[in-house]
Amino acid sequence: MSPRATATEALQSSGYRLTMQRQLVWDALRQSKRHLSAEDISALLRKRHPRLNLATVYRSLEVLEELGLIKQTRIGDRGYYELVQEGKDHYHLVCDRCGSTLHIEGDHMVPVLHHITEDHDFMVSAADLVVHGRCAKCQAKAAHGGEGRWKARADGTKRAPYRAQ
Amino acid sequence: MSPRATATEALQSSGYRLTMQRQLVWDALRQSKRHLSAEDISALLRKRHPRLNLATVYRSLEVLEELGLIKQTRIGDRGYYELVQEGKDHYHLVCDRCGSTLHIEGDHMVPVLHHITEDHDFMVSAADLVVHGRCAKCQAKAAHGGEGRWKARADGTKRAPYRAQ
DNA sequence: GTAACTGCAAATTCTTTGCACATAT
DNA sequence: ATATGTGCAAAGAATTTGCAGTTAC
Repeated sequence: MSPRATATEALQSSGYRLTMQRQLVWDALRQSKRHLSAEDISALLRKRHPRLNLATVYRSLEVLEELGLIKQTRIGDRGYYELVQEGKDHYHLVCDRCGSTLHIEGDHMVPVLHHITEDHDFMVSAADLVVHGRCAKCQAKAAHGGEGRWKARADGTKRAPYRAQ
Repeated sequence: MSPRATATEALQSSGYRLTMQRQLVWDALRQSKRHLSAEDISALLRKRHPRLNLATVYRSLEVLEELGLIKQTRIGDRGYYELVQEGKDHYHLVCDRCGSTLHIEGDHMVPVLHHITEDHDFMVSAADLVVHGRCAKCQAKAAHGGEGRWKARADGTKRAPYRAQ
């Protein structure tokens, strides 16, 4: 079953309507190599679909998440979305200095989640691991004296480094 | 070295000033068994210190986090803060149905973080694992038909369950 | 004495919602 | 035909910031 079919069928069989907007949001995420924020998606789609509204993006994301097709990771004060891919563990390394994000694949988490389920009678639907620290580049730079620290923000946009006042 | 001394010394030796407000925020977190949001802390402290402002709480948290004394976990759209305790792994199980949060201790993450450091030349300062799913109570209830899904919110306050429209 | 800090109010940023119109089923 | 979904504008919630006055050093 292709991912494309997955979304279409999941929407239809669940009673949700299959709308252009939901398909566009899904496609944007499917075609992206990295996670996207609602604003990212809106910006991408605005090019070809200027009327597609940010609020609709949020509503579409909510539905897709509800269906378990995508998952949200919160980094800093924003949500980032990406496809749920069975058996593919995926987490994030956020550099608190430059704001860059690495996407890491691996199955390290499997035993952790196993324990959680066993020990706590908790039915896991999604695990979200965000690791903060310094990327290789910034470890090097740090030697020369710091130039501040970034708010966690996966795409490094806009927000200025903040100093310790 | 007691936690109390830790904060005092860390603040002083780093060039930050040792203010009443920073000590109060630190004490609030130290005395709490669970994580606290900025608003939680503000509410706690307001009782005895009505002038202590929410913005100051945020600024104090920023400093304490910068010094590595506390760490923030983002759940839903809020940040929650707790002490960093060496060697004590700590993560969160959030029930997406009722909004409750379980705090789990364990060292499951040690090997995961080890791999991260090894494989990616990334200097870890804090790891944040948030697991979403259904708590035991809600698994039982779910059989009788759902009554909606909550936005992740660790203390279950205020926000209404949201339906799939 | 002075740079750092706080309180307060206003601003920002991300996200949600109400409502009139549009559309998938 | 009609329940659902969308666009738009406005509201909400969490967090940040500018500034004048206060305080730790």
